[in-house]
Amino acid sequence: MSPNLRLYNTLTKQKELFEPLNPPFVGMYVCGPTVYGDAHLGHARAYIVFDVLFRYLQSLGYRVRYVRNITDVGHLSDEVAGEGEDRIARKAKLQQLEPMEVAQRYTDSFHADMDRLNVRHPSIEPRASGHIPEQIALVEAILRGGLAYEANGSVYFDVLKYNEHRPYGVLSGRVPEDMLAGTRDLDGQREKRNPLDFALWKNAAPEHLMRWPSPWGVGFPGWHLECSAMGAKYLGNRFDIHGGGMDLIFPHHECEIAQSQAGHRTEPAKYWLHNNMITINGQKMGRSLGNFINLNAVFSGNHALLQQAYTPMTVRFFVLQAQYRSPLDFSNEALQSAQKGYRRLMNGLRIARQLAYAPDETVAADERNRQEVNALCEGCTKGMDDDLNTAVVVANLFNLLKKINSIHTGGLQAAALGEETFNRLTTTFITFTEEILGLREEKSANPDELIVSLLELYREAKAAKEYDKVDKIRGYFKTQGLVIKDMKTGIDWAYEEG
RNA sequence: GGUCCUGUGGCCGAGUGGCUAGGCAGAGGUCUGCAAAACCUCGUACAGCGGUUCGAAUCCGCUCGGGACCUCCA
Repeated sequence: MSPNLRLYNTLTKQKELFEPLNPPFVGMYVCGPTVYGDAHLGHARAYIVFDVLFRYLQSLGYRVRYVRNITDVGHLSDEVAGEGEDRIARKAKLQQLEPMEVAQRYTDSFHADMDRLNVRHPSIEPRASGHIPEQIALVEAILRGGLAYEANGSVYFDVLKYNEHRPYGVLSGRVPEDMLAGTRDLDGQREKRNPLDFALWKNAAPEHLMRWPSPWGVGFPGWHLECSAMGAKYLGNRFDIHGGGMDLIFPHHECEIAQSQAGHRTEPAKYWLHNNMITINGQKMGRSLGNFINLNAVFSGNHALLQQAYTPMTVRFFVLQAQYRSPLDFSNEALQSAQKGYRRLMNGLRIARQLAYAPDETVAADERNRQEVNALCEGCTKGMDDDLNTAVVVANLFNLLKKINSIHTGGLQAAALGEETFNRLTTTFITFTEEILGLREEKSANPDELIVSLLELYREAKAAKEYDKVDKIRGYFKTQGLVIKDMKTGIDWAYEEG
């Protein structure tokens, strides 16, 4: 376990040393997707970032329980229910899409996208719809504490009353009085005692499709409730890390803190982490703005803003080239450069795996390179420890890659580094690339054996100076997205970076 | 309007008081049948204007630009 991991805590607005409440255990909750649409680039960033945190904590030796929910109690409503005549036109129940059918479909596609992005499965992935009793119990607890009230079958959280004892707005830096000044009148506000109050339980209108019985009538849980209920159920009332996108800070996480405090008598999380948004042409990407790019569009290239398809690992690498709290702007140019960089790294991974240390008494020790390698290895850890600065990690990996390539092509002797440093070089490179950043090879269909035998033919043709044959083999490799590398030390192949 | 973030070389993107980030693109070189790959070298960037300081991209102020949240949102 690293005593040096520092994470930026939105609650305190500074980087803090990470000290789990109950080491070696770590409880981490991340707000999952609302499954009423396909996952887009923004989801990719959030879940890749927290996947890297999950991986890093594990690699440090912590026993992490990672909970990431599925929100499937959205506000799906039957659009035709309100229009009498159309309603009659419906013939059979089976012709209609069940709300759970919609949720299932998008849950499946979300999982498929995450798998392609090599995002590890969370330890528990609870669904809001499967935790209605827990949510009702939490509402009851808050009611008992006098910090909520019932109105027309709905239950609202009493923000001002809560604020008398505990400051509401600690996470987002808001003050209730200031917010009251700028509130607008939205429909459904009549029942609330105060515009800032938010729903814990909502009475279901007739056209609302998802509904459950409750002590207050038939309805559905409020928008923020599920996370409080499920986080507490699986991680305890107080746990280590709560994460999500920056856009969730207010109101979602702010309400969660208030609810949990009211219902569980403690602040839910010690560290609040928030990733920044992905922007397109400098503007936030979002469903409501209509400028979002779904992941399946990215992977297929089927979108007006995309000049080509980009592989899942290209996207992952693109995301990790930036620090998670910085905004990240999408562009074809940026993705294309990420694609090349990613492939370069993968070529290095293959080489690092096949390099073997060869002791050689005649090779003089190269102290300068040895020190450089050690500093670069430390740089990887330091980068991660400094609030998951994956951009710094990637920079260090590329510098390590130069050493690996130099050894591979004969410019640097492994023996000159000494066995210990050499092993550290290859191990660090492989571990950080694969295990921590979670980048893996996207293999082409070619069986490795075919490549090996073709390379043997290439070598023979070359020795015989049959250049027609040589060029032909090279041409074939190119059609497979591969290139042949001629080096003093031998012949090898690599992924074409272009 | 309120709260907050941000502006780095052709592009992306770290750094945040003095010491080469890195990737992509570009230039030159080594290697090579020609290439490719790889390696080496190169750009001397920090929105503008003031200020603090021996010294600022890095701190402070102002100006200009961009963005987020205040409503479901990763």
